[in-house]
Amino acid sequence: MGKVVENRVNILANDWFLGLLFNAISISHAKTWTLLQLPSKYSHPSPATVDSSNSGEATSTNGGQVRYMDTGGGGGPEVLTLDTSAPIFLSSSSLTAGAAHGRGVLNQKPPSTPLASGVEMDFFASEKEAATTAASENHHGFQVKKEAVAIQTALQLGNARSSDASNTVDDGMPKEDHNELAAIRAELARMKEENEKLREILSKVSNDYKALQMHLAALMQQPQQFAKDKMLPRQFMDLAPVNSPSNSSTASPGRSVSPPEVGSVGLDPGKASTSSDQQASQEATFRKTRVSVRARSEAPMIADGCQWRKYGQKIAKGNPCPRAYYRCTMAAGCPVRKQVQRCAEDRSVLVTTYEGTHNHPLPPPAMAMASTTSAAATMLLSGSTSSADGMMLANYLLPSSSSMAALSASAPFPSVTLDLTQPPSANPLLQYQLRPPATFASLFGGASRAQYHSNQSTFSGLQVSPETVTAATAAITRDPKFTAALTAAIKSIIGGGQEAAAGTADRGDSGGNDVSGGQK
DNA sequence: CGACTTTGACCTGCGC
DNA sequence: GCGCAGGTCAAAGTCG
Repeated sequence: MGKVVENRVNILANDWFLGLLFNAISISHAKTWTLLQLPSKYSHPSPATVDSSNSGEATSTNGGQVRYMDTGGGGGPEVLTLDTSAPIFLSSSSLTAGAAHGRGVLNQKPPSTPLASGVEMDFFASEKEAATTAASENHHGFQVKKEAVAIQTALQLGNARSSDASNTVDDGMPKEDHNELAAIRAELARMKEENEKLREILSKVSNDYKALQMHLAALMQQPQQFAKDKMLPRQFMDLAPVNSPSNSSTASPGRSVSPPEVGSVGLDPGKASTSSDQQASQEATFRKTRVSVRARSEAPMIADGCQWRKYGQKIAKGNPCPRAYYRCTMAAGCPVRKQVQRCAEDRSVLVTTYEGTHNHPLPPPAMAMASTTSAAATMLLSGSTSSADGMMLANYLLPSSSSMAALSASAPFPSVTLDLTQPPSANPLLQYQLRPPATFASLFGGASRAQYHSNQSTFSGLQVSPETVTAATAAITRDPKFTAALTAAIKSIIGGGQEAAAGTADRGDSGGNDVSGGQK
């Protein structure tokens, strides 16, 4: 691994928005990011101890920064630094206002480009260098970065000039500079105000999170009652917490499972009321739910953070592309299996189908998608209930049609398909829905392991432009339902286990099949 | 030499 | 009962 190339990027954002930023960056870059460092206030393990083999070297500690290293792409590793230590915050509306409503700092030209440039030369050469590097290399493809530097420069200029003005009041500063300074201060005040709003949102979501946590703790003490109340077949309980004894059976579905009546699995409200259907629902306990993920990828297998061993391959009828069978090897006896097959109609589309529940903790990267697919699977059955969670997930996963996520009533097993091949712009919320767990796990202290890989392969084929990401972020942050959606996402995390996500994980690593436990 | 992949054989369920 | 298809097993081959 070559020398570490550090393109220092100062993005002044609060912790909350850092998550969105990183989300967007991860998606748009289609890179594998390893978390090197969290702000010290999160009290996570030393990043220097994590993934040193990949990162090559650990970066120095800095309490106000979140640092990631790209370890997946070609060329030298790249360090992404998100700075939370600065007192000036970019608010969500500022950052995304261009897509949201046509205004805002980062989508405007810097308040005074010549002025900012001059100051960069004088006081912020490093930032300018960073911006220049980014612009010249066009490496990140994330325009916010460069502009953020400019804004930071401009704002810091305002502060600098402000303090400087105390010594040289009205002596020689050009009038236009005064005007610009006033504009900058006004913008700063507005940003602070927006930041306050964000803090309020964060506070509310945090409270919701705590409430859900407490609720879950209570429910976990009465699992049977929980399943009954929520009208969730037990198999979907299995999709949430790990180490569930109910899913210990690893018998192949084709052998041990009777033909399911998928249509009865909570998809029709009218059917869920009779006792016979409830009985059918209980029988569904023993069925296996499948979550399929369709994504464009040239790789033979999408990366989902888990380790897999191939145990078979078949040519399935109706598709000349072979179907590969994998089982999870992260822990002995893990029943999770997945099938990978290219779509017959479009061979650039990789269809990955997950089945079963992990019986072991998952790393944060796997947790992210595990909770997403788990939520999707939960949605599959909760769609018939009045569960706000289920409806919410349905709204966000199935915003307008079944093109993005489809429930299958014809498949031999209850299944839900997340179609990641659709244009993300059609549903920016879905795009977000697919990634929040890792973000919030990281930012809210859930990342007990200081390692994070973005879902490289899964999203590499999504053709997500930075503009789309920005628009998605804008939609998310200004959406009044965002908190509710976030609650659902967080709940899916909770449901997926605090220390280990459960259910399915649609992140495989083609190079990760390196776990012992062979068949010999 | 251990771990992993490949691949043909085998098992099971299901429809006719 | 038979054939088909999906899924799994396990010996052989490959790789580092």
